[in-house]
Amino acid sequence: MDEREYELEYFKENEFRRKKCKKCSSYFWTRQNDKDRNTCGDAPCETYSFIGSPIFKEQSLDEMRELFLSFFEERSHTRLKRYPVVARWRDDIYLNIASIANFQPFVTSGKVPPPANPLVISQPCIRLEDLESIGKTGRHLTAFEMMGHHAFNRRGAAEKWEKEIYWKNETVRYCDEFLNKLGIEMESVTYKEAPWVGGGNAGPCLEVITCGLELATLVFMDLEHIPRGRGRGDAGDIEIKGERYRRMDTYIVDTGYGLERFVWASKGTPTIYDAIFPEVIKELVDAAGIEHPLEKHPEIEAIYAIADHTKCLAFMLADGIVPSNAREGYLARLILRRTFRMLKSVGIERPLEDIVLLQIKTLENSFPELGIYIDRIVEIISLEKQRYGETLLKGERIIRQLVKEYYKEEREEKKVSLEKLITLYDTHGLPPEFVKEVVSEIKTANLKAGSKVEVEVDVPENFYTLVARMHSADRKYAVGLEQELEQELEPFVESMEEKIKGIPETVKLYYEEPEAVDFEATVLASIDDFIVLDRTLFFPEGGGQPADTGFLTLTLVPEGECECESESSEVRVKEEVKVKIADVQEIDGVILHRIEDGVGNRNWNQEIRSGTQVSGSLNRARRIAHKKHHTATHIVVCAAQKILGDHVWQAGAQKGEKGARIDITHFKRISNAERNAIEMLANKIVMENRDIRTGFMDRNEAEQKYGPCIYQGGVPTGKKIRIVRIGKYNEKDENEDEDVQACAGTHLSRTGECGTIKLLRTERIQDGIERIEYAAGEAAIEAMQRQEELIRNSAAVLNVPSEKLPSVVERFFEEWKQLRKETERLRAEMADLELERLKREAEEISCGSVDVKVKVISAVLRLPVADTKGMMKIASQLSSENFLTILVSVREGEKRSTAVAVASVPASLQNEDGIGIRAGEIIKRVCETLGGSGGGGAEIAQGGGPKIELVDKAREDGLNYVKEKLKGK
RNA sequence: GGGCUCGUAGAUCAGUGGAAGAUCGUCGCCUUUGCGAGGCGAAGGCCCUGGGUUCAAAUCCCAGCGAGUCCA
Repeated sequence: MDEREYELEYFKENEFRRKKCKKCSSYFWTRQNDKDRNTCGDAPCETYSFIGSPIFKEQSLDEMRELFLSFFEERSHTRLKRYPVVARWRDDIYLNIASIANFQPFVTSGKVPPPANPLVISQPCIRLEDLESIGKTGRHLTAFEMMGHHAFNRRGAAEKWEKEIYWKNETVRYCDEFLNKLGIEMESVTYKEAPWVGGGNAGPCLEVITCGLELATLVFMDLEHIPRGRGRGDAGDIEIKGERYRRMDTYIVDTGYGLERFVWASKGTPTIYDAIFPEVIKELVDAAGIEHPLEKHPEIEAIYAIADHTKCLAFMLADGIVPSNAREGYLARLILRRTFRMLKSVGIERPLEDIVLLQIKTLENSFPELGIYIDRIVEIISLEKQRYGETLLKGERIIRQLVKEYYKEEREEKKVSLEKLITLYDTHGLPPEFVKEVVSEIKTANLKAGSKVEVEVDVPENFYTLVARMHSADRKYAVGLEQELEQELEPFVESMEEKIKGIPETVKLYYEEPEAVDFEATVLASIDDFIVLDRTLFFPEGGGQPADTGFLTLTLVPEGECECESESSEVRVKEEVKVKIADVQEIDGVILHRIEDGVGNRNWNQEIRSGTQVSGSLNRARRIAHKKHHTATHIVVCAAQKILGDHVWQAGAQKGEKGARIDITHFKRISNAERNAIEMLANKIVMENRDIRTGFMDRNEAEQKYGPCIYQGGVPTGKKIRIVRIGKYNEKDENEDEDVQACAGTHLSRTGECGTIKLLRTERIQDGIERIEYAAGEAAIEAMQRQEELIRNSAAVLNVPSEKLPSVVERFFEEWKQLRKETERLRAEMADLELERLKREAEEISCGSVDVKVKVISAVLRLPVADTKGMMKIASQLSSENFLTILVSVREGEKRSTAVAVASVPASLQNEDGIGIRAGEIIKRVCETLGGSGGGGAEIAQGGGPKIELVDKAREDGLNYVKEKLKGK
């Protein structure tokens, strides 16, 4: 990055010098002259010198935060409330990792104006990258607050908010002033140059350092990432860390002041943990029964980590993350399980819930919202504890099973292979430490019992890195697929974006006239098989609502013909052409109507010129069904939130004509009772026939008024957003609404128009996410009729009234089981009878040289004895009575019948030294004739084939084989 | 979003294409004054569902349903 980026007026005015660090070679700015300073001041180039000697007046978290926020408030910044720690508005990250993350990508790119400008916020963030270091290094945290003041500037200012707020000089001045106000020795402060990259943006950056501690980062974000393979290599492109960036139209001050670091510096405690949650640590230390900090216990590292993790969990769970095996839920579970393990390792009996609640108590002053969800947090944690217990119990059994095999082999020394350890962790969630523990338990038990076998578990230091490496192979594959998809989809959008440039945004008649189905419009453009109109009723696909379909009737005027009457001999008259619209898409506000393929033989779009008059009509039934299902979606989500809790968040939705579905976050399966309650409440909302009001609203105003929960279905772009409100019953205050959503879809005007809402089924699509399928209006009635018919048809089969179905079906099933057993018993009896008959038919065959006579039975059996199982039984019985047996029969199947054969040889004849006849060999010969094959052991074998007409020959062939074999002996 | 496991008796699980098993629990009988323990015996299975391959499928393949787990 260009070094001129850092040559600030402010540095010059205040006689800063730019120097190169002797140790890390980075450039930095300092007030001191060459003699006094030659390192950048950051760790590890310099050690922490504030520990034991605080660098300014002691501050608590709450005090420090207030100092910062009010400092900037006094300097005309607007103070903002915190955003959630789960970044639901982002598709590239799960957790909120920085205050600027709140404004990426739409505010930073300029598509959405900032909520205030300039602004100041203290944003709780969660970063799990250095999970292993938590508690050990004394400075790493998973949950921290990033205090930041932000200014959003725009080149070529057009609107009021777009004039330059301030840029680098002011930012550094504010920082200097603030540090000075705190009473920090300004000579000790250095500003280190460090290019910054994150969240698709980049820019020059100054790290603010004192006494070895980086207190803040001042980022001047003015670059955006150019995705690979996109864009043309402009000369202005800048390369950072192998990725290409270009200048944005906006340039943004993004600062991050580490709240906890300031507090730490003000206290000078040995670790950051001692500075920020001393109360929690004291409780934990007491609970573990160790002394702190007088005695250096290794357990203290775990205690620090527990203190950190419980704060992290308090925010995660209060903000509605549901522990799960996927996405952000997995991260919550990861932290939960780590914490459970650490509690156990330091011998703290106190339940985790208690400690999280303790954290909430100390946080509640500044974050009162955490207190609201205590009940849910306790329930989730205890559920998770139970689930983890089950996983470990199951894991213990798996390990025992594994170890047993090691003992079976009875070697003296054994090691559980690394491969095995990875499998245990990857597939069953068993950490190698746990495996080691269980194995050593078994070992001591066995040693006591006198075993000499040693099973060892060696856990490599880099175990988790190895697991990550193993997965990175999959990731490459996944990334490859993603790129492939992008390559498939993006060119369409991109090329369209190019082609529609200059076309004005389409007027959305479907908002202005929600009931209308017919309209008149003028063609603005025809691109490939798409038509663009000046205005339209056709709703484009979006927000889970499919596009409208219908017809456009175009009045085509032949080329060359002018308004006046032509006198040309080849007068062509105006022609009306009706085309079917199969799909509707919106790109940058322009609505594209796709004409269905194969309408006639003509290439319509070439004849459709701009200015062509059009009348359009929608498929009305489809539109109405979509409206019903879309409104029903809002109602069902609202009902689910009321019944299940505020943590319920929409994780996806799809509407159709015949039904719709939503995916919602919830920490356990939806019970039948809950499902019924949701259904009942949804229908109550319908029956109360409430008002539904839709309209555009300033986005910041809407956010302030209704909060982030309006973004259940995703975050739209634009300064104005469309808000859909479902009113309260018995509404006194006009402003109070039951449910408010940012939503671009088409809606009913009253809930009553929905008709019935019928929940059809719930499905767990992944841990922590439940899918609810339902139908509204006519579709609901149809669904119920289908279900009724199912029952009616089933009842008709049994010839009973439908209310008797459960008991009758149960009885039939019981009877069927009894009959099955009875049949088996009878077959066994018949086999016994058949046995006696067969014995009488035995023939004796003499061997060639050996003086032995062999009793041989060969027979073709008839049903019902002739199933494989029965024949096996007979054959095995005969063989134990020293008969060599060959049995053949026909098994009749539904589609086709096959011949089956069984052979058995008494043990005395199998001996290789003696006669040496194997049942498997006999059966192969028999089944060859039957056109199939077979197999089995020396004593007994079975097989078969399709040639049922040859059963007698097959028996003879088998018998002849035996005769020959015996003759040879 | 992707990967890897698993689904068999009431419970925990064996069973790698040729006759559905073990252990615990349940029930009955014997032993005991009774309990415990022991001995003998019995009951208990749509091998998750539906397709396919095969002479033959709990077993192999595909799809679905249900569960567990790791990673982004």
